[in-house]
Amino acid sequence: MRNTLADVVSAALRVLDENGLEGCSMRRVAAELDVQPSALYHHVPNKQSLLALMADVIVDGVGERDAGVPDEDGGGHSGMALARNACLAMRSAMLAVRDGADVVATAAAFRLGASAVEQRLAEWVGADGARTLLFYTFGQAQSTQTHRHAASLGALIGPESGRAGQRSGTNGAPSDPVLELDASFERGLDIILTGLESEHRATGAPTNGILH
Amino acid sequence: MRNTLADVVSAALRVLDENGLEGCSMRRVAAELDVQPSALYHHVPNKQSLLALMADVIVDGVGERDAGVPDEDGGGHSGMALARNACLAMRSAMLAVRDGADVVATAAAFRLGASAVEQRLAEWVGADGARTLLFYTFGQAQSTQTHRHAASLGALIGPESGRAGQRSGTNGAPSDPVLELDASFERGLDIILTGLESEHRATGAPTNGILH
DNA sequence: ACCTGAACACCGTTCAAGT
DNA sequence: ACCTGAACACCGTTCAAGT
Repeated sequence: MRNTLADVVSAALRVLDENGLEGCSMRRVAAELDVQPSALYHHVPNKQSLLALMADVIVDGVGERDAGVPDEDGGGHSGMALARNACLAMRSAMLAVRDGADVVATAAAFRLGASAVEQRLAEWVGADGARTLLFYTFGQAQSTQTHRHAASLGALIGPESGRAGQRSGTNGAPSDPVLELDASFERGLDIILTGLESEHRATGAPTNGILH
Repeated sequence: MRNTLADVVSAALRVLDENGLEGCSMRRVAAELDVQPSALYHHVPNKQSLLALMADVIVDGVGERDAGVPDEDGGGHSGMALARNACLAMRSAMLAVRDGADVVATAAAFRLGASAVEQRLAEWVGADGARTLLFYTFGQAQSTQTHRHAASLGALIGPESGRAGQRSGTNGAPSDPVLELDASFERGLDIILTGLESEHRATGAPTNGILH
């Protein structure tokens, strides 16, 4: 027995992190395992399934308990606070590997409603709230990662590529778009959570609008 | 003069709509124009720029005035209502062409803050609100389109693929995931708009938290 | 069960050369 | 300005055959 499925998946994640999604070809994953490309098809039916397995590993454990984000106050967590932490953990997990957000978002779209994170979120903020939070988190992470990539390319050309006045400090907004994206994530999250809170208050019922 | 840039872009959009993003190769676009693949590189530096131009055409006009969504009441529109309409129009525009959401979302990530729709949205609901709405709209549309694609594949296998009890009607939720996705979009939108409204009320200032 | 070797039908992009 | 022809360095996937 030369390689197991887990070997293939972790090799693929290594290739992804080093070469990005575009450079993550079946042929390169095979090379990482010192194996012919066709050997991969013994473990996996096609590239898409491999990407789905990779997505599972990337978000593994997020939302199980509030992983990755420590308690801020010792008290009991409200559903909102739990959901907030889960989204922060989710974003961190996706950003931890190159193009992780793309991989996870694409895979998540396929089994909408069936993912572990979404179901946990739904318990806390209802089905609509869970989806809204997830879509926002995916989109924000994808955008952050796109800009990181662009920034790393720009760094090769030159640190200051022609932008006339580098405004910062006076208006309080960071000029670097990726820092701005990091900072704005929580603000957007809070907008959604605020909306869920007043919806909750208005109905008097749990945050799920359909069943009681 | 055989072909103009506009010819190339609209040929590419035709190929996209018929073959999807994966089937939208430079070689197929060239074939659509009865031209060699290399001829495209006279009009466009690479495939990515072509996709960006396609994205511009797909969302063209959205947010300029509240295009695509009619007035519901004759009265003046609040910023919230304008933003709501812009998001609905945006989603419709993306869903109108196969894999349109993917194409637009990827292109939009590159020039975050610079797109016409985002700037109009920012006037109405502030910079953070605009981003939150856009990320949600992109993610929701991508997911909808993924499920439509999956459904069209499933339809080839069989209309009723093994799900035991087709629950619907009693609990009010459609069992078809793509219908559910269509219906839930506005609910998520309203969650975000509600959050923006109470943020607005709380600060007393316009919805942009940074500059008044 | 796990892998090789060879093939098939594709890709994006470059570049000299034509008109 | 717009295009051809040919090439380069790749893809994902299949399949008979080996051990």
